[in-house]
Amino acid sequence: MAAQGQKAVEIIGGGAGSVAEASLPPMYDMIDLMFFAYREFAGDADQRLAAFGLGRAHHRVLHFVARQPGLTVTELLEILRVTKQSLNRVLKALLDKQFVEVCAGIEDRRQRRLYATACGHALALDVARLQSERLSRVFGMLPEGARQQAATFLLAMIDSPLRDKIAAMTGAIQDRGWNGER
Amino acid sequence: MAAQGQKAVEIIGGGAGSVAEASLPPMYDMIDLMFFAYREFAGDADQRLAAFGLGRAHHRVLHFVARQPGLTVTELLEILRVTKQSLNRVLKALLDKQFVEVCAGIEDRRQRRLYATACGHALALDVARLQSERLSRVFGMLPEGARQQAATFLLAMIDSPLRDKIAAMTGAIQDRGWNGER
DNA sequence: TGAAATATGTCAATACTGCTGACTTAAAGG
DNA sequence: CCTTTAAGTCAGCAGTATTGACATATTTCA
Repeated sequence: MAAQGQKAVEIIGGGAGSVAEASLPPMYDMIDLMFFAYREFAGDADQRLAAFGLGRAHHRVLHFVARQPGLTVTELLEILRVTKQSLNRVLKALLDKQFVEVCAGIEDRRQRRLYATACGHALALDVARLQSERLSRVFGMLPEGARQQAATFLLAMIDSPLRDKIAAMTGAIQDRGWNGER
Repeated sequence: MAAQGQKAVEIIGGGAGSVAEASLPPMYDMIDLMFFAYREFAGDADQRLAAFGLGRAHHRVLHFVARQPGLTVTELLEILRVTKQSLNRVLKALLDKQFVEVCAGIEDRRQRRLYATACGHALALDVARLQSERLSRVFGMLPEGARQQAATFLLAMIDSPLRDKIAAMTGAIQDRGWNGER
């Protein structure tokens, strides 16, 4: 990377357009809140998974395999947006510990379709419940409709066309609150 | 860690209480959305910072130093919840590249108070604007009040007493929409 | 049938971010 | 003077990610 080791003083003059352009004041409150809220949320899972020698990467794999049984490796790579080398290491650990199992594809036998085992489902569900408990506490102290509003906000944070895929997967877009409908 | 290397089959019988307990169905939609939304949001910053050879850890430090000039190292450690060894590596890089500078504390000269340089502020602002643009697009397509609702949701996701500190810092709790007030 | 494309796995090297433990320096404060 | 506190440093380790190169099995197509 060309800019490695570059000093600050060397770059303040260049590219003035992007930095000095007049624009809205940054939403510092939202930026801070996204950081802290996500850390708390993900921390719930980290804690539970660490008891099995599994990290955050293992959790993500287990979560999506449990959610979508029969997922292929390529599909999982697209969802997680990691390289197959990265995926393979964590997937191998999940196979070793028997939280995930594979089955050759029926139509295309090159594919290795992924399934959570009974234990894998149990663990994934356990973590999902822990995270859902936090969400329940949250929506319990918020007004009616807060869950739908939060889902709509989070979905809108995702760029298309990924948004459309996720909307289809989660069923999160429920024809209310979208596009200024009020 | 005692459970390291443990096989799934060895643990399905034990601890049945925590896994088998009857409870609400997990909010899979919210769990998925938190993952994807945060990845998109943080990805904006990653991309911009990578041009300067800086990673996500550097961004977090720069962000909070720019937000709270004169922050001490101890205060920063508490905000980020990392060890001083972890912090020191990224902080040293920011000092080397002259995005951050230090000044001995006036009252307590052991303290090294941290300040963003002009370049540091420019970079922090640049990234904050990029993230704010995403947020603007989001709130532009959502109904009136969506920003306040989102801030309230995110704040509620954080456990007390951290929540109270952050609420004070961001001013995010604006006496509306809290605790079923409707 | 044989070549190309695809799905997957693997080895090696590297980078970033986090951790623990042990030790040091400098300053504050009783 | 002695203890505590704020901060920095060195060494080692772990988890997660990357790129590049190569191997294997299978499908697809000319």
